[in-house]
Parts: sequence; structure tokens; C-alpha cells
Amino acid sequence: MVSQTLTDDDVDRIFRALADRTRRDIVRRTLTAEASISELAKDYDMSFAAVQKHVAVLEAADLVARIPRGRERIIQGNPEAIRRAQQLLGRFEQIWRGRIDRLDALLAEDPSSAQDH
Amino acid sequence: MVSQTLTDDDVDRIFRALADRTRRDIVRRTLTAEASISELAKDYDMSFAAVQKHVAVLEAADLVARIPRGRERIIQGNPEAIRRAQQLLGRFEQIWRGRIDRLDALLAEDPSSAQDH
DNA sequence: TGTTTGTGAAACCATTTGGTTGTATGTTAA
DNA sequence: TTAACATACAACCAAATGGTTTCACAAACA
Repeated sequence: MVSQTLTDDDVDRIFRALADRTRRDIVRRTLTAEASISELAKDYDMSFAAVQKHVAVLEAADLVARIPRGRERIIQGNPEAIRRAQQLLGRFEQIWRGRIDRLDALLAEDPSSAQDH
Repeated sequence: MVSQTLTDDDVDRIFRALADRTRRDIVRRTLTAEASISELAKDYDMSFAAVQKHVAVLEAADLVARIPRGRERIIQGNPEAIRRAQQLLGRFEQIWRGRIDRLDALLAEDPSSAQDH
């Protein structure tokens, strides 16, 4: 566990980072097996610098770690960050579920208060 | 269920739409209780047109529905879309878990093949 | 040692984003 | 039937995004 409480800026960065297919693919790959930036870059139809930028966006969102190893930088996907993002969406679900629960409670509690909407 | 198989563009739109705090707030609110665009706009420090644009982004990602009612447009959060987004992240988790499982299997299967990495 | 390889970083560019204002149009209410 | 309200939409703008090329530099190799 690192910081637990995410700011709005943190959440912005996480979803923004996930909103690009190349970056999602990099996360997927490095979650399975770490790779250097140039290894990653080989598989995408863009320059090394472009891939490097994508990695920087992912690192800023803490979705990957960039670990120096000799002249290389090894990229590792961060499963904890994915889990945190999932929990963020889980809160939305809870909010929705909460609405249903309140509605149920209202209807159960006082049937005479039922109104059409 | 609507389309089930999301394209890369669909996923791009979903995460992009969630990468803005105003839009996340609109989703939260309209998941709890539907509201017209002008009702929403009252609570944000920006123009009506700006809120209208945010709603359009959310609608394009299918995170909210825009339902005409008289002269108003009622915005409803779409819990199904949230769930789909959560499942997308769930797949990442599975990928990571799969890596661990394969590693465990490898180590369990043939201890002599263990190597440092 | 010199050369290749891997990375970092700057400058640049087109497009998208997130905001604005202004105008038009449909809908409800007096 | 006006007036007020809710929305739609266009034009505009600054800043961010996603890409490029180029140059610098450190690490590994022949």
C-alpha cells in the first residue's frame, strides 16, 4: 500500500493514462512480463520517443514502474494501481446500489408515500 | 445488455470520459438521482454550454443517457456501463494473476528449472 | 578505443480538449 | 401571445495531447 487516498488529480491521471490503446497494451504486457522501453517500442508502429512518452504517462499515473538496469529501463506493470482503479469504479456501483436500497426502504417503510415520477 | 464486445475506440471513450472530475461527479449524481442539464449546470463553476459538452462526452461513452422530457433533457447515469468498465480492469487483474499462476505452476512442476531473473 | 545500443530531452507540429460567448429554436407559463 | 426557460449549436481560443525529428550522453561491446 502506498498512499491509499487518491486526489482528483491522481484519478484524472489514472483514467487518462488508460484512455489510450497503446498505453493499455503496455500495461497488459508489463503486467505479464517486464520489458525495457526499446523492447516495447519494437512492437508499435511509432517512434521510440513516442513509446517513451507513453511510458512516462503511465509512470506518472503509477500504473507502471520504471526500474534502471544497466543502460536499460525496465518497465513493470503495477497490479496494485489497477486494483485501485477498479475500486474507484466499485464506489460508483455502491452509490447506485445505495440509491436502490434507499428506494426499497422508502417503499417498504411507508407505502402511502408512493408517487409516480 | 447492449453490445457486449467493446472496440478499442469504445474503451478509449469510456476511460477518457472518466478522466475528468466534473464528468465523474455528473455520473455519480445521475446514478443517484436523474437531473436535467440546467439542474446539473447550477452546481458547477462553468457555463451551461461547458456542462452540456461534458454531458455529450459522457453520452458518447454510454456512461449516461439523455432522455427528452418536455423542454428538458433528463440525464441518467448508466450503472451497466460502469460495471463494464470495471470488468475491463478486471481483465488486467486476471492477466496478472495468470502470470503468477504460470510462475507457480512452473516452479511446482519442475524445481530443477528454477532460475533467477 | 571506438562504435553500437538504450535512453533522455528539446523543439516543433497538427489535432483534440475544455472552456468561452453569442445566436437560434423549441417549450412552458403568465 | 408574449416572456422566460431549457437546450442546441457555431465560432473562437488557450492549453494539452500524441506524434515527429534531432541531438546529447551513458553503458556495453568488438
